[in-house]
Formats: sequence, structure tokens, C-alpha cells
Amino acid sequence: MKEKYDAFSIEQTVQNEWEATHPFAVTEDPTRPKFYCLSMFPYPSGKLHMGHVRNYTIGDVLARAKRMQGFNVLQPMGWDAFGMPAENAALQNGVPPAQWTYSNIAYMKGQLKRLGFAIDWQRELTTCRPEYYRWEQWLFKRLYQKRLIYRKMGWVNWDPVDQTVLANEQVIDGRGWRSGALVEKREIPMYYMRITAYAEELLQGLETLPGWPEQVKRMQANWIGKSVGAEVRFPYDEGSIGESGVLTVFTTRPDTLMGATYVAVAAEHPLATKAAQNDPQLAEFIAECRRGSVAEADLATMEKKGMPTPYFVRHPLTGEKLPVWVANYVVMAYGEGAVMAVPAHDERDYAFAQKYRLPIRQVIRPEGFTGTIDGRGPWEERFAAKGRLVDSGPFTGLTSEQAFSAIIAALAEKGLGQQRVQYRLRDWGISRQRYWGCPIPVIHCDHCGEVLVPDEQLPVVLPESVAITGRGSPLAELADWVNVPCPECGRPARRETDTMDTFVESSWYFLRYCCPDNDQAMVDDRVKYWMPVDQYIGGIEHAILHLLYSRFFTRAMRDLGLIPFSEPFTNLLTQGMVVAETFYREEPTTGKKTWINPADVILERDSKGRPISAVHRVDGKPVTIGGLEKMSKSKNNGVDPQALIDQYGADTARFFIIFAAPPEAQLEWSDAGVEGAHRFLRRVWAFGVRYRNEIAPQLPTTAEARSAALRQLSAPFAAARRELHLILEQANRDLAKLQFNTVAAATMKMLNLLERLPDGDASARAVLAHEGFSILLRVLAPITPHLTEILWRECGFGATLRDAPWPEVDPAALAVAEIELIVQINGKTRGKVTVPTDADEPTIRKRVLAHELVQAALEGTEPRRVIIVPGRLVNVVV
RNA sequence: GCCGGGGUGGUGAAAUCGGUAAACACAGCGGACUUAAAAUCCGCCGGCGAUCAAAAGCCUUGGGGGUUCGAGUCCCCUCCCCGGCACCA
Repeated sequence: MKEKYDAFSIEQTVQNEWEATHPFAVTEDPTRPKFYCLSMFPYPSGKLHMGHVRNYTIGDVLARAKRMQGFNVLQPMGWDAFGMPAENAALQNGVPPAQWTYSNIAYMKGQLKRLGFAIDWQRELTTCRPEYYRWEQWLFKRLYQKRLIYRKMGWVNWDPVDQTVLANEQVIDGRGWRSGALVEKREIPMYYMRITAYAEELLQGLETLPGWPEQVKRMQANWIGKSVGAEVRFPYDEGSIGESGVLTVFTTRPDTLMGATYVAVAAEHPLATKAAQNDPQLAEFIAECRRGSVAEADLATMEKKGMPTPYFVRHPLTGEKLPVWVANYVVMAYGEGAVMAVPAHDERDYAFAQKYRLPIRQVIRPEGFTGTIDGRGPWEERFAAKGRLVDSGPFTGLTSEQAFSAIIAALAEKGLGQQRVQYRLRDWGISRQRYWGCPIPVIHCDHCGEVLVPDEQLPVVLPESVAITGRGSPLAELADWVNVPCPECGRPARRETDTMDTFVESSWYFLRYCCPDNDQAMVDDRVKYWMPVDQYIGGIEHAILHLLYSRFFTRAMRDLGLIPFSEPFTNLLTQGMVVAETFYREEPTTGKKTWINPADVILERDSKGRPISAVHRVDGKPVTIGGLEKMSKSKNNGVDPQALIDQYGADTARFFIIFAAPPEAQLEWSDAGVEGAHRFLRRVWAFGVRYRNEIAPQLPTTAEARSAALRQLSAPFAAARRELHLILEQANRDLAKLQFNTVAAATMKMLNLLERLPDGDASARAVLAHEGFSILLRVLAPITPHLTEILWRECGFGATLRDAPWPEVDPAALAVAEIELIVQINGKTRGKVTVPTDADEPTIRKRVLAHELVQAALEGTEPRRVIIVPGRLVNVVV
């Protein structure tokens, strides 16, 4: 055993052993409780970033602790390997996406191993491999046959110069990121997953997930967006439209129907298209609405604009003629792509009516509001409140709630409406006009239409040698691949050249980890043993889409009879981002910022240690401090985990990451903090050396003698032991809460305690150090598994720490005869009294009132109130 | 714009149930050891405050208000920062 802490030789020794004996490979064992600990798998972007290291360290701490607590722990790892960056890399460097991806995986896998994660590598998954995605294609077919996948037209961002579809992130200020061309919306046929069929169940299911953060459940519920309202049909005014028909709208406020003064339709609505045929101005407005991206954030922030059409519809209850407008704020994808406008009681309609001088008709008198709403003043929040109906014909005088049903009944009687539930959730478009994704197993035949590729021809393998040009779809260029005989009629047909959204792979990978080697079926009985995932860990950025899609897939597969449960993830932890300080220099003329890596900056501090200025390490000239930002390439503030491991070793990196912040909070990078973590581990090592050489030899030889000695400690040692077990109690409570930063802090407190044990009785010291160090090593083991494993063995605690039992608090150690109570006067802390632990309230009251400060405050009068909080404090109100 | 979250010392943070605000660290300052440096160890370390020095006292959890014997924690308003918005993953 070396005198000095040598992280590298320790970590190498331990990791070599894991590599040789696979202690983290697991099989199903019905005799033990299972624990499936899953971290979101990484996209193989090149090398691990700090966010990955944090995610997987959090998961590993839990997995290792659960193992020590007796669980059969599965912790797998894989690669979310399809996606755009591989194509971008091909464009930039000419490396084929497959080669780029596989070499990234090889490098990153090495990094994960170097960090010492307790992963069962035998279950490694790579989604871009045919063995994986063949089952995705197999499932696609079943979902298609169950009509949970269908084809319809959908809008995409179209770059007219590069002749290609762009992702939202590739549209910058309305222009294509490469061509700079103004982006247009274009409608193309796409496959959709019918997630809306499960909208209600996905919403209800949230209530069965007590182990999920409220925040995430709220976001999902809002995303699903259930609203109860009415479908209202406005008959066409045949005189203006020239044909009969109805315009259908959905509204959550049927009580305001009598205040509708116009209707508005989306630019893509059929009535808009029809009106534009003879109206070049309207056609130009519709074209304008088509410019820009399809992103909702863009739509929501643009100026609300509209154009009238010559068309009218009839109010369903009064028969009044209402003008039809085209408005850019009406979304075709929500509801019916048309709204009834009630300017008096809806903020957007109000602004629109003011802008275009449309009539505003108040029909509700909101609760506690006596004024009138006539459009002369600015919008007020209370205009939209519910209340009593006014100027509403037969409905006048009803409350909003009464009118809700009465108006729906009146509509139903005329056959022009009924109550309806509407969800904001839309079906999931899964077609991507890209190369590096899972091929959609469909063949298009002129005679037979859409034909599914027969099972025996699966997988449809993605060709790996293609030319990536950034224009059009690369697969469509591969004549040999595209042109195939129709499986039904044998005549020439064409393969679907779209690939699937990469969210599809990540919607079921957690199932496949249970049975990665099965080449006969997508899932098997092993899934029943391991699933559902007991703890899922990943970034908050996935709170909605990935998690909702996975919940949907689980239900869809349940309904196909493949799995017997509905929710994939019992407990969810959303870890915070890793952020770091940014530094930059600005070009005086252009304002262009050059971002400087924190490693190249020297901070100058004032006498209190506050940073006041910064200079560049190389030229010594000043740089601007830019504030904390998420670690990213663009801000050049990333810290390479590899450099950290190379300098300090994996245990230090892990300890710092766990200690610096609670898992859900943002983690601020600090080089000094890393130093501190390393210093602590050196102290642990140094204590281990001292323990082994000086303390252990003084121990009683038998376990019986040691525990007898622990029961007979003299007062100062008993107090120290109580402290030790109080810290352990805190650590265990925090571990259960997944608050790992304070578990790490507890190990520091334990070391502080062990280094300062009372003097005198060498045997008592040894016995307490023995117990204390064995507890410390076990609590620290999940965080820094290498260092603790070696110390555990060298100090003679056992053969291997990874399977050592988790330490338990000894209630006998916590017992005390006297406790201190805080004395407050009028809620302010003034002193303390010591009372017997079992003192009753009258005794405590007597003791406290005798306290000199209380006496002084009372000045001889009686207290107005005495509040006793057992075991904590006494508050005297004078 | 809509939905969700977060603001506590110089810094990261801690504070079971509404009960001693700042545990544990980092930085800083002072000291020991050393020829010296590194490493290590010891002490101080929210603000105001008077003082040769100290203590008492007062204030303090982004800002304002409220509930309560008592609020970082609960309620209302407000400012700032961050995540998501359906083709980044």
C-alpha cells in the first residue's frame, strides 16, 4: 500500500479486474428484488461532455448503492446512434456517417469505462445497427396494421435553394442555415403515429406516477392540453360562398357564442384557399403566411395579421351573417383550423377586432365588473372572466356555467353543435427526409398502393455507402436500393425513401436492454422481470417529447400484447445542466464576439476573493467576463472531461460532480472545486494508511470483543459515536431522496470526526475508528468506487466492497440522557436550556421560565403564551 | 407569445413537518512546518456596529406585501435568469 494517493494505479487495478471478471453483468434472479437503473443513452457526438459524465455518475451512484443494499441491479448502456450530426459531419469532413458514428462510439465507450461505471456492457445497444432497428421496422408494421400509423399531408420547412427539408434548428431568422435562402412551408406526405388515440390515457396515467417530479407531470399535462368545450358549426352563407356547407370550429367558451362577431380561418384552411383563387391580395397574404418556419415559437411571437374574405357564414343560433377572415394566428393543426371570434371576451380577438375595426359585442358581465366592454380601452384580464350573460337573447341572465350547457343544448337541437373534448396534443409525424435514420419498411406500388415489406425481408437495411450532398434526399438517388418489385404483385415499385424520427429508437430502447440478444423476437419474458425501469435519469430538456413518446410506445406495445404494463419509468430524476463561466473579446468595429476558453483566462480578484477582472493567459490583455452559460461549443466554455480524468482520475471527477450541487440543480463548473475534491480523497487515503499501520493493530481481535467495547465507551467516545451515527442517519435519508451532494458532505463530516477522535483510551479510539472508517468507506463507495475498494481490502474489512452490506444506524448509539432546547422570546432566539430527554411539558416550561433572559423579558408578568416544540425549542410570548 | 422551473454569504451549497439561516466545501486572510516552494496542519471568515481590543445589539434567504407565537419554507404581487414549444438529441 502506497503512502501517497495514486489515483491512476488504483483505478487501473480495479478497472482491470472489472474488465476481466464482469461483476456488473447480471441475469434474472427471481429470489432477489430487482432494480433497473437507467440513464438516458447518449448520442455519439464524438466525445463525452460534462453533462454525460454528470448523468451517468448520478445513475452509477444509485446503482452501486442499491447493489450494496441487496438488489439485483441492472445498469445498461447504449448509443442513440441515428441523427443529423452524422450527416453534418459527412458534409463538413467527408467522413461517411456510419464510420463517423462507429468511431465516436468506440472512443466514448472507452471514456465510460475509464470513469468506472458499473455497467453491464454485455447488453450494449447501438440503434443504427440492423439487429436493433429491424424490430423497430417490425413494430412499425404492427402499428400500421392496427391503424396506429397512417399517412397524411404535413407541413415542413423547405429550403428552396438546397431543395431540402430543414429541421427547426436549421432555420435561423427565417433563413436556411447553409443556403441563407428564405424558408417556406411546404406540404408533403408523411407517416404519423396516432398518439392522440392515447391522449386521455397518457393524461390519466400521470396520476399513477408518484415517483415523477410534479414539474414534469405538469408540463406533460399542459402539453396534452385537454379542454372541454363545444364543437360549433356555422352554415355557409350560400350567397357569398356559392355553395352549401358548414364551417366547424371548436370553442372552450360556448357561453360567449352570442358575442361572436366574425370567424377566422387559418391560411391553409380550404375556405382561405378558395377565396384566394379570385383575390390576388389574399393569395399574397396566404403566401406571406407560408414564409418562415413551422416552429410554434415563431408563429406565436409574430405580429397578428389578417385579411377579410368576401365570404360570410350564418350564426348558428341567430342566423346573423358573420364575415370570414383569414388570420395568421389560427393554427391549422389545432382543432378545426378555424375559430369563432368573440372580441369582447378573448384577448387575441380583442386586439384583432381593434386593429381591423370589427364589432365588439359584450355578452358576459364578469363577476364583480360593472363597466362595459366596447373596445375603446385597452384589454383587461377580467374581460375574459366568467360571469352572467347579458344581451344574449334567451340566455340572458344565466351564469356562464348554465349557459355552457344551455347553448350546447340549443346547438344540438338545431344539429349545429355538441359538447366535445379537444386535446392540444397532435399526432406525431415520424417521417424524416434524411439519410441517417431507420428506413420506413414500406414499398409504394402504382397498382397496390402502400405495401408493407414482408417480415422475411426485414430488416430493410440502410445502405452505408452514399454521397451526402446536403441537397435532396440521398436515399432517393440510390436507384438500386429504391427500385424493387412490389411484394404483392411483383411489378416495379419504389421503396419509401424517408427514414424515421430518431425519437422512435429512444421510445423503446429501455425494453430491448432486457433482451438485447434475442434475434427471434423484439421482446421476451426477461422484459417482465426487469421492467418497468425503477429509476430513470436524464436531462430536463426531455421532460415532454421523449418521455411522452416512450409512455405512448409502452401503451401501444401493451395493446399489441407484447408487454403487460403501461408505464415504462416508475421513478424519474431530471438532472440539471452543467454550466461554466464565459469570457469573450469584442471586435470594436463589427461587434463580433470571440469566445475564450476559461482554461486560457486568469481571474484577478479583490481582497475578498471576488473576481474583478480577467486577462488572457497568453497575451495578458483583458477579456470580458460574460456570465454563466450552459457548456457549449459556441460559447467555448466547455471543460473536457478527458482532461479532468487525465489530471485527477475518475474518482475525483465523480466526487466533484456529486458534491458540487444536488442532482436536479444546475452545476457550476469550478476548477478550484475539483482541487478540493481531490484533496479530500487524498485525506481519505492518508487516513486509510494511518488506520492500517497504526490503528488496526490496536483493535481487539474478535468481532464480539469489538462490539462489547463499543457498548462500553466512555462519555467523550460515546458522544463521538453518536455524532457518527447521526451523520450516517442523515446520509441514509439523503440517499433515499437521491440528494447525493449531502451524502458526499456526510462522508467529509465523518472523516473530520475520525481525524479528531478524543485522546486517551487507545483501544476505544481503535474500536470507534474501525466502525467509523468502515461506515465511511461504504457510504463513499458508490461515489468513488476505485479508491474505496482498495482501501476496504487493504484495511482488512473484506474481500470486496461492491457487495458489502450497506451500513445501518445503531439506535443505541443515538440515545442520550439530556438534550438542549432553544429558548425563544417572541420568536427570537435568546438562549438554550438543557433538559432530560424524557422531560414532560410542565418540567420544560418551568425550566424555561426560570431562564434569566426570560425572567428579564417578563419583568414579573405572566407569559401570554408558551409554545413547546418537542425536542427542538420553546417560544415564550411576552 | 404560451407552458415549466430557479434566485440563500466573495463562490458552490445546507437547513426532516413552518421551529437556532449559512452544515459541508471552495476562494480569501492570518499562523505553524520549511533554507525556500509545494504539500500538509491550525485559526478566522454574511452585513451593520462601537472600539486599543472585545462584547452586547440590530439587520439579512432577488424586491414589495400578507398569514403565523414563529416564514428561506405557505399565500398574493413584482423583477431577473434558465428549460421546453412538436424536424437538435
